[in-house]
Amino acid sequence: MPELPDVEIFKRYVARTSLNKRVESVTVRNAKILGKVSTKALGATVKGRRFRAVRRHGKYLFINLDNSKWLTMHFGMSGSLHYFKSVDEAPEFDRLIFTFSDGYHLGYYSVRLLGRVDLVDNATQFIMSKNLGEDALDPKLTSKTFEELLSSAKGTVKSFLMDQTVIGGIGNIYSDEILFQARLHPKRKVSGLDRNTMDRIYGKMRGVLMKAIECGADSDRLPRSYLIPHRQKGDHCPRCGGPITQIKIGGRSSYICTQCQGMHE
DNA sequence: CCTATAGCCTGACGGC
DNA sequence: TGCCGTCAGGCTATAG
Repeated sequence: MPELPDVEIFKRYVARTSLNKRVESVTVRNAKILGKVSTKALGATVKGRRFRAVRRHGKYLFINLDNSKWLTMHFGMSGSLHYFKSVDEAPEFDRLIFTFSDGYHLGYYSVRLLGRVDLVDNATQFIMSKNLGEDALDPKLTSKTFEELLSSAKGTVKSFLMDQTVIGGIGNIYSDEILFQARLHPKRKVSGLDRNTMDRIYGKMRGVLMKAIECGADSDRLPRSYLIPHRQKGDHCPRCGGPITQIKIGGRSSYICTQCQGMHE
């Protein structure tokens, strides 16, 4: 689930539950979810420290410790966070558990082990080193900047929206939603888009992501007019009633309404 | 340099 | 019921 809206909800969750708490211990149940940092080094650096601040950039979550180091979290395809009182409540797939001095815990959940937790000196430097683009909801990403990015890009609109080195935070699900609302076929090439269309994509991008956050990144709470609640074979377009069809782009599934989303505007 | 494709992992689900 | 193939909201390394 973790695209920008989901990670934003995780960020608020950490802020609400775990901020300013002192870490008593760190339990690594499966070291595969660790990046460069070792279990030992993680424990040594985090133990005794407090969670001072939490930030998000694209699909990454950053937790600032009171020794100025940063925890980085990426959730892969199946990650989330859980806060709980008794360790008996820890879900089976919580691969990493922080225990705070008040006895509560924060668990990093990752069924498929595709997510990563790491430790870095500087979050901004980390973002630079990963070559991540501007966060999709950052005010610095204006419609003008967006147009410039779009104008210098190649390939399809879908790959443009999902390219984390161009814009951070949009994945397979939300790119489908944005293109559905902008009435564009995901295989539409970015070259030759007129200014109106570019602005429409930009507006839908912001609108969809903000709405999703407002709904707690819970697909059940999204408006019925959204594609996401209908994103399955055999379902119907909430706008025109036409069939929702699945197509493959670069090995991944895209869901579209062929009646609403033509190749040409 | 770039775009396109396997590979990483495990669990859920549908078809036989 | 049980097995097997396929698929799942992502990223990275590697091939061409």
